[in-house]
Amino acid sequence: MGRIPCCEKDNVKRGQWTPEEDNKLSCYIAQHGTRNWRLIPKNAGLQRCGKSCRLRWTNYLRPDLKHGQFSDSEEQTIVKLHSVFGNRWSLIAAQLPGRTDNDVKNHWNTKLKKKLSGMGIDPVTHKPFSHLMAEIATTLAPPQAAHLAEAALGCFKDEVLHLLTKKKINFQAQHNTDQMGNNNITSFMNYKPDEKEDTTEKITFGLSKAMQEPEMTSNNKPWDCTAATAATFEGTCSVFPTVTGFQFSPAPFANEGDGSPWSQCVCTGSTCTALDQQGQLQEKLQEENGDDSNIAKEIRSGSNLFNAQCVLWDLPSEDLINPMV
DNA sequence: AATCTAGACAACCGCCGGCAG
DNA sequence: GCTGCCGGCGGTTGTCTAGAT
Repeated sequence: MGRIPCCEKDNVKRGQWTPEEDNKLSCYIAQHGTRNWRLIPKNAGLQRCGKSCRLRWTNYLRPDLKHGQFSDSEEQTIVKLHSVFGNRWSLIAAQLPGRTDNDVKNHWNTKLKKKLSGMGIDPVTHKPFSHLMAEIATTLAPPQAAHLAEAALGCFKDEVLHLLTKKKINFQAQHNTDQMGNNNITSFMNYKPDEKEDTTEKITFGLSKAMQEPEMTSNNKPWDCTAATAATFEGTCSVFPTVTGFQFSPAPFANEGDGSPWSQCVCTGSTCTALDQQGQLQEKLQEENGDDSNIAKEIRSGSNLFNAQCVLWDLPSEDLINPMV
């Protein structure tokens, strides 16, 4: 048995709100508050669904909302929190006064996701693309790895192609290990527009090459931020594991060198440790308390984790608007 | 000047959890 | 404990606009 719809769709207006409707809704809420959204449109004289009214109010009309552009620090906060919470937009928005989950979500989807992709960072895992490819290569036997890498390439293809064909890339090789040009990653990075047609082949080739590399030790896994490697990794992003020492420069974006948060690499050592430690913490607690311990459950639900991650992210918990305890 | 395209943002949809009866 | 309602949430779609062709 399905749920009763929240309103009769036939008698309900949809689409963009007019200033008159906004005015009616604002006036009604100012007088009566926001109890029972179902009754609000009826009482306010609006031919709208209660849900639509609630959305309009929370996303647009609320007096405490900010409507301007996101600042650098807001973007930085979103990226950091997203790496911890994923697409929990309401949680992220709760830390940004005046911003709604819809704002944050839209901003992420239209700007930040591309920004990160353009920087060679997977916006889902917040790890360099190279990290993901290398993980595939080092954890699976070659036949499976090749197939999985191809699948992964498919996932990232649009982002990578967009990056290669639309954005200027400013990768700088710090250590070119092979002056004869045998470093396929180097040639990949030195991509020129007229090579567009074989871009995909180059990416595939780069992946194959990555998978042929000998198994990595912690010393040549730049993203492995455990212990000693963490410090060296912070501040720079190694774009491909096979070319440790490549320094990523977020040059395609306007803020390079201007001292803004984006002029620093987003993927700091803490980026990696946050996720790694989350897993380690969970494992440890599960060992000590059993999988169903309350603490383990809380960690899974993200409550205690939040404060832990704030430390990892250099976000003082007292600075948070809504610390979740 | 007309058309196309991509980006930005507003709005909708369906699912889920909490809660009261 | 069960059921139905409500509000919240995240994903997706629609619409508008500015810039490119």
